[in-house]
Amino acid sequence: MTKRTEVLELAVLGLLHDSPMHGYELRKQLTALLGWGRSLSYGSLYPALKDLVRRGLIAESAPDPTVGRSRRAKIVYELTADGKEHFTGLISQAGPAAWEDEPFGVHFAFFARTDAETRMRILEGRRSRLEERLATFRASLHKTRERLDSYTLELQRHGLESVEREVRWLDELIDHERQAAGDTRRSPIAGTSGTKKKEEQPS
Amino acid sequence: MTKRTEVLELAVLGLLHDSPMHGYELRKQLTALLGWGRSLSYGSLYPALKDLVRRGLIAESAPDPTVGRSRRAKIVYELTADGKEHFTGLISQAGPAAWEDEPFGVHFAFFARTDAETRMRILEGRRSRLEERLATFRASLHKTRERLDSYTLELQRHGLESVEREVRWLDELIDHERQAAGDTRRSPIAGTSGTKKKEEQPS
DNA sequence: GTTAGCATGTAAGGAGTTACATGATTTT
DNA sequence: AAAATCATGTAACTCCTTACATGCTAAC
Repeated sequence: MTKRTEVLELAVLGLLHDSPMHGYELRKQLTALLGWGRSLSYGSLYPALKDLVRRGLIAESAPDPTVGRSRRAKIVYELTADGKEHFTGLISQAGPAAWEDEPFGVHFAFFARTDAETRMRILEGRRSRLEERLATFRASLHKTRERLDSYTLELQRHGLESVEREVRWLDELIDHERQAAGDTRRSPIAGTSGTKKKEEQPS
Repeated sequence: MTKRTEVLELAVLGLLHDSPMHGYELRKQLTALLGWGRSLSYGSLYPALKDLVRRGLIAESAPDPTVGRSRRAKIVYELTADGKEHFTGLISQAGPAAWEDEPFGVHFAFFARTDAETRMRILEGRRSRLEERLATFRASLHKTRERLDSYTLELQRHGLESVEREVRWLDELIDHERQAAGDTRRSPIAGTSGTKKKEEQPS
């Protein structure tokens, strides 16, 4: 369903929205953004960039032609007007594909550039997606509980707990969004930066 | 590094260790075991099974030839002696590849069939892997903190917290293993079921 | 009797990694 | 001056998903 490429595309466009970058730099940021584990290979990044250039969504540019006389190209990519438009479209259209793990992370990372409605749609969609997961999870656990050894059981317990935890996190975020919608003077997720100092206890 | 196939192989062998199964049933169990999100397609499961048969690690067998006169095959797979051996080898050899997310989950799920040493090695390896992740994570967060909007920051915070949480979980498991090693009368992870009621406080 | 779930497969294609190849720049 | 890191690329290959094709069996 969710092609990795689409996620990659969105992420690249989003990162370039902030500032022009080298492919190399882009890859580092991407690695940090996309999933906390795997990193993206050049073998898939550079072709993807070339494709975005071909489609006119980003543009290559030499940063300083007078200085860099090197034969070896050093390309800085920047977003074109079309690219900006495309990005805005992608991020606000966000369908069910955006509820999945990786796409959700990327969409969330660019929440600051979306409208409140889209944010709400994605947060609630993600929540329902997790709720589904919990349901099937619990059902299968219920059926097979007896046959499982303590390790498998512990693994399931931990997995279940992680998902439940994310649901609670989403609930908080949804609350913040709702408050922000009702009272526009408050910024969304005001708590995070506002209470940073006070809540430094390790929980 | 870690080919998905290897993980799949280990998981299939491990599941068949318990009881013979249809490919269909296998897929369901596998989906529950491997990652809490994606499910495995038949397009990759059946060829993988055929390959394991070819290598003599599992065997196909008709469950009841006299009754099922259907032309359509209904295959039950079971582990061969070679398969058992191979599985034991795979699970006890466990190198650094087993510290990664999916492989770790699968290895952990079959902990009951490993020796204490292997368990310890995997748990500690996983822990160090996560610790590395935390380090790079924190470093990049430190460098870019100022430029991040509240959403990105919140995402990072949540990601960081999840990893920290898993580290604490691992610490508990490691403790249990150590106790079990010192005092063999206690079963590993005895605490999970034993102290469930007492430790219900939300931390 | 027909829908839903059980059950097995294959062919085509896409997505991304690996491995390789090259060279510039900065740090030690 | 060597080592590390920055920087860009490509070709081969592997794995996996998608989409399709088939047929049984239980429930409604």
